[in-house]
Amino acid sequence: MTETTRRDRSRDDTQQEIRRVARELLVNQGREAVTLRAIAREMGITAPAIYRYHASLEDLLQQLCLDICTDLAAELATDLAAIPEQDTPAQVFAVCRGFRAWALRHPQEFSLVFASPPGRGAPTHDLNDPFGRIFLTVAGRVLATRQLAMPADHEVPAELHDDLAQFRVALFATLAETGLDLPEHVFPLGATYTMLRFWVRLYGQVALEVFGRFPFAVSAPDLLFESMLAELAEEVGLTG
Amino acid sequence: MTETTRRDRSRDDTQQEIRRVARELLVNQGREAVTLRAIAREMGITAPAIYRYHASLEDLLQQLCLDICTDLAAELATDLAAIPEQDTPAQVFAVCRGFRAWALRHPQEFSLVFASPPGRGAPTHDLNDPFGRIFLTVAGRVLATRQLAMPADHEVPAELHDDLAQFRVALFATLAETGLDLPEHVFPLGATYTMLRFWVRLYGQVALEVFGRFPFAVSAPDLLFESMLAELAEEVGLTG
DNA sequence: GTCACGAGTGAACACCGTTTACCAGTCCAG
DNA sequence: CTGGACTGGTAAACGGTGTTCACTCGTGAC
Repeated sequence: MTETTRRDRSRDDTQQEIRRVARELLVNQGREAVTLRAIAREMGITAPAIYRYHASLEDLLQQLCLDICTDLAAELATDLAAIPEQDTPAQVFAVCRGFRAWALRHPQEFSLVFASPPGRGAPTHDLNDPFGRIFLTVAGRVLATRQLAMPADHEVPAELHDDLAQFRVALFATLAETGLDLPEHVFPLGATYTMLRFWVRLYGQVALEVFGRFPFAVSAPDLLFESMLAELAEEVGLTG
Repeated sequence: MTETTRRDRSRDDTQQEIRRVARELLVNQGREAVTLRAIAREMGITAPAIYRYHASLEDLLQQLCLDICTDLAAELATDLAAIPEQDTPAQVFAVCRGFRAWALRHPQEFSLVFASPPGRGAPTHDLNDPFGRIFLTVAGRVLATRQLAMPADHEVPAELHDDLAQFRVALFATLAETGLDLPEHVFPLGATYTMLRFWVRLYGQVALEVFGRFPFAVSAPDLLFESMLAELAEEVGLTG
């Protein structure tokens, strides 16, 4: 049924080469250099040929973005595999550092995926993208194995309870898919609320660094990040 | 001396119209739509004419960023004017809420000024832009009038001391320009460090809301923001 | 052997930023 | 009052872009 004729294989090869060349251009010369004509030039074909494989440049860029996200997720996954399963704090650190490193290496992709006004181009960054899954999986592991510092349910603003509860449902679904079956008690509302706060600070730190919007020139951004990360970890009770 | 001949006035008018039209395009059709030819078209002139007023598109975009910051600052300034000078916590709240409200109302401007990779369009967001001044002025007032919760100098990572010290110098200069003359002791390194952390969280919260990148659908974003703001205020010792 | 199909081509269209040469006024000095 | 300098504008052009369309031409299937 799914036999690949020589024709199909050739098509897949071309498809793959387009993405490879596009990514090469992106990495080496920045997003502005990713141009249909440049890709075609590099491949020894003409620009309109690419339309046999992608509906538009925008389409290609999104595909590229997804490729990169997938690769990052894989990268993080192998990083995580090297960490003892019980050492959940180390896993959190690895994911956070990986996220930052990726963002700095791919500011355009970061910008596209995480800092674009909704309703245009930007793919919906829901929990289903590989990146988000890694994040949530680690969060799940942490909650399953450690007692975190989190506000009691009654301390969480009542108006947010519904949203947080819904988040918890989606979270459970995602975690179940990755094979993690957790008892419900490890996910009080405070846990999701804490995850939210964690994300706000991690995102803020990374975005400000990527966009160069700290209020002053930071000569040691690595250290600033590590400092923030340590503080954040301590605050959610991830240390000790 | 500074008499404006008819010629000068006409020049200023044109200058102003260029910026106005550029901004209109930005707001209505996004950053990609801000092009010299589109601006010229809208104005009934030709594109090269704009080069009499701006060295390049890049240059124009930077000017645009500055205009945007100026407007934001003016908005915040009128908000602040309605608050008693001694009530510095209320001023902080006003600036934070004003920043968020502005960002939600002007996502394109926010995106351009606060969430664009450097090196294209986005100017170095230093302390000299009007928005930064407002922020720092309020911070200065707070530090001058209240005892905040902040880490002692020796608790601030040593590697950041240089950057923070330099920030403090720039901060002093800015505050002096706005007529605030502060004793040096109100600005330990911990103070600038705390300001930095404050900015990270405020920015993260606002950007995530503007870009719709919270990990779940938030049905009551106002309350989420207020919750975050209250927590933040408490954390830096701004309440009570 | 024919025929459909699909990857690739070339020309064309409508844009873009930018440069250049030129033109028509205005202003001012002699 | 007149000639030159300056200034804001134009048209044309260059090299680049995404995209469309009519067209080949080799391949696979019948």
